Amino acid sequence: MRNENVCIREDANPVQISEGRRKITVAATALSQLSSLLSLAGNEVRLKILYLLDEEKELCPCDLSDMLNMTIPAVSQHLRKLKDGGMVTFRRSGQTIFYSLRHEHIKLLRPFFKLIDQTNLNPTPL
Amino acid sequence: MRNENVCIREDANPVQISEGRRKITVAATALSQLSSLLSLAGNEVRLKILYLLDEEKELCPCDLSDMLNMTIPAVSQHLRKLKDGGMVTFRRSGQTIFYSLRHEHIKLLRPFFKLIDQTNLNPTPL
DNA sequence: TCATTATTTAAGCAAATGCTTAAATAATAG
DNA sequence: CTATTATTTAAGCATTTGCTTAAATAATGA
Repeated sequence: MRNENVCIREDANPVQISEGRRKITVAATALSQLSSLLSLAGNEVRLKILYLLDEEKELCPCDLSDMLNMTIPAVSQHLRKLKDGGMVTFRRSGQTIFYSLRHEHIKLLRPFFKLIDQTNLNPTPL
Repeated sequence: MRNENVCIREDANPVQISEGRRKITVAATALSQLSSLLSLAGNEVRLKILYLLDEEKELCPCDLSDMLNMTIPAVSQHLRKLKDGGMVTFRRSGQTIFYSLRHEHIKLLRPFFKLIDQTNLNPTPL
């Protein structure tokens, strides 16, 4: 990519550049993990699932599909991603599987849930 | 989709189902806005940009491209998304354009930046 | 054991995403 | 005005995402 598309600004601060590089190098792992978490929660359907699980404590794919008005496989595939990402866990009861939040892995999302509830009382924020 | 792929569980709680439906209906706007925000920040490159802007106060596409080791257009396109999403703003100084965070639109991300900094001191959390 | 119910898995596909390259805009310096 | 520099825009393309449908697993009850 050199030369084309890379500007060497006359007044760029080389110290600032290498500082920036260092910072994201140091934070690389955290940034990668965080972006995974955020992109998981960044899907509207999955955010709804997380919100509903927070509200209802535990739910099965079947009930979620009714609440969200989606097919079961669609819901199931989202639940798998959430499970793989460590955000939810499940227990089996007969043929039904109840999913619930892994609160210790989700504490970062709490402010979001809180905001949603506020917003319900007091529309049009953000 | 009826019948195939939709289960009417014998022991489903109809009240819970309609409660769930109501909750996401009421929270629809907030959920939609939040998921946009999260999916914006859920891209690793954009999260790095946000983090760098938080650390350095303001940066131009050129310097960001050096720090991130990416082409300028790639960076520019991410910046546009962040701008469209209301997360960053900019000022012009000659031919250089400096981007910075719109802190009031980003306060929800502050815990994440904080976590990144903690993590730098104290590896392998989440 | 067999039929039914709940869930997952897998293949197929359309839409969205994010990069690349090349061509426009914009602003400055000579 | 012209050349140069910083940035944006746009087209092309490969990858990812998220749904659908159909087929597999799993557990229960007759």
